[in-house]
Amino acid sequence: MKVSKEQVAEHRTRIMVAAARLFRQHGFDDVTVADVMKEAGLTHGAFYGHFPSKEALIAEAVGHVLPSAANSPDPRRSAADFADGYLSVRHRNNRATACLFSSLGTEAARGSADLRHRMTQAIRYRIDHLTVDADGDTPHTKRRAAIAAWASMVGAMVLARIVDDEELSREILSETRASLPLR
Amino acid sequence: MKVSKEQVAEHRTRIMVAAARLFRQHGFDDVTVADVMKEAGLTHGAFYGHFPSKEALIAEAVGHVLPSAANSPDPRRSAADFADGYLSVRHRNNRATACLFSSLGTEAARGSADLRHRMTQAIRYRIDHLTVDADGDTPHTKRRAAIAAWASMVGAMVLARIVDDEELSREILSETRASLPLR
DNA sequence: TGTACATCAGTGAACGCGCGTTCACTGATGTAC
DNA sequence: TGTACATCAGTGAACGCGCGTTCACTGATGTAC
Repeated sequence: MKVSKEQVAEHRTRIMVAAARLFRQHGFDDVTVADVMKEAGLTHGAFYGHFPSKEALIAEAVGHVLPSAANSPDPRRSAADFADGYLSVRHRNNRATACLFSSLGTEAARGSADLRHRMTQAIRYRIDHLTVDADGDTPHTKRRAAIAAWASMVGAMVLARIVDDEELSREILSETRASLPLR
Repeated sequence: MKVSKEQVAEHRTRIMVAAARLFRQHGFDDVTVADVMKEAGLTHGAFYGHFPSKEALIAEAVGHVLPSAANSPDPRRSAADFADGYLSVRHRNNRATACLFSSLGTEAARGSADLRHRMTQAIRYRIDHLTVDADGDTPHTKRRAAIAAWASMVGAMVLARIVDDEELSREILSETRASLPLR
């Protein structure tokens, strides 16, 4: 049955949100188009009315939840607060809503040009955001500290999620937090 | 045809080496059992004489090339030398022989218990290795610096491989290198 | 404002392909005498 | 040392399943009069 234009737009958003959740939990390859449509409350046949392919959905779904100037819960949030949340056990455990870089980073590096381009923009946004509160006397040293801090956060979360020893996993998060060159 | 015992052992090793190369280049899911066996110079049917499943191969192939006390090119290599190589453009580009954490880390976090356990041991090995040359006055602060350095390296390589702008990618590597708390 | 019809988003069966896995067969290895 | 036979690693065809994708159909929407 046909649905209203508002419904179509809402369905499209629901598909992207469902996809972004499932991809972060299970990876791009282990989530099927049918899984995404079921999570969105639709049947798989309707998918191709919204997106030309699964690959296109990956780029759009990721783009939809990636941080940007237009899509930020609180742009003036301090780098220290951001780091506290990022390197928390809560973030480590909540994969469905986690940071895309630490949940899908190594797969994204092999993804489409469109996906990588969107993620590059988000990396620039995050570096600029962290630079404001980064340690350093000059713009150059502040930017350097922001890059190092962002790399540490992403790497620490990747490692903390691999580790099968709760104590070591928490140690990686807390010791990385304590070392961050942020004010 | 039957082959000698030495041949069987060599074939098994060839399968693991081929798998470790292909997995790092394309990811676990985009490499088929037939791809691995072809790369190893055999036909796919022989695979199940060596490994019970693809999942078992993933754990064994990764374990075979993971760093450990028994499997290290030079255990006394300085942390600074290690970091120079790790954060190089060469390492970023040579995915087939790259570090497993930065090439497969986010997929490995969703992998089998066996895979995660082997990777955890390698993380311990690397932290201990870096601790020797890490900044700090006490064993605790040295270990903290080693963890932060290792997290930075892994995260920087993940980000540098996603980024589609060569200049930003190199900046992430070089600025992270300049920030590492290593002697 | 009310009615008739064209539009088109969603449904669910179906298609075709590629994957992990199995298996009957082959023929070189290696052991028993 | 030489011979006969049992073993078993490798081959390649085949299986069954699940995936991405397509399509004929349905029926609510929304437009033309």
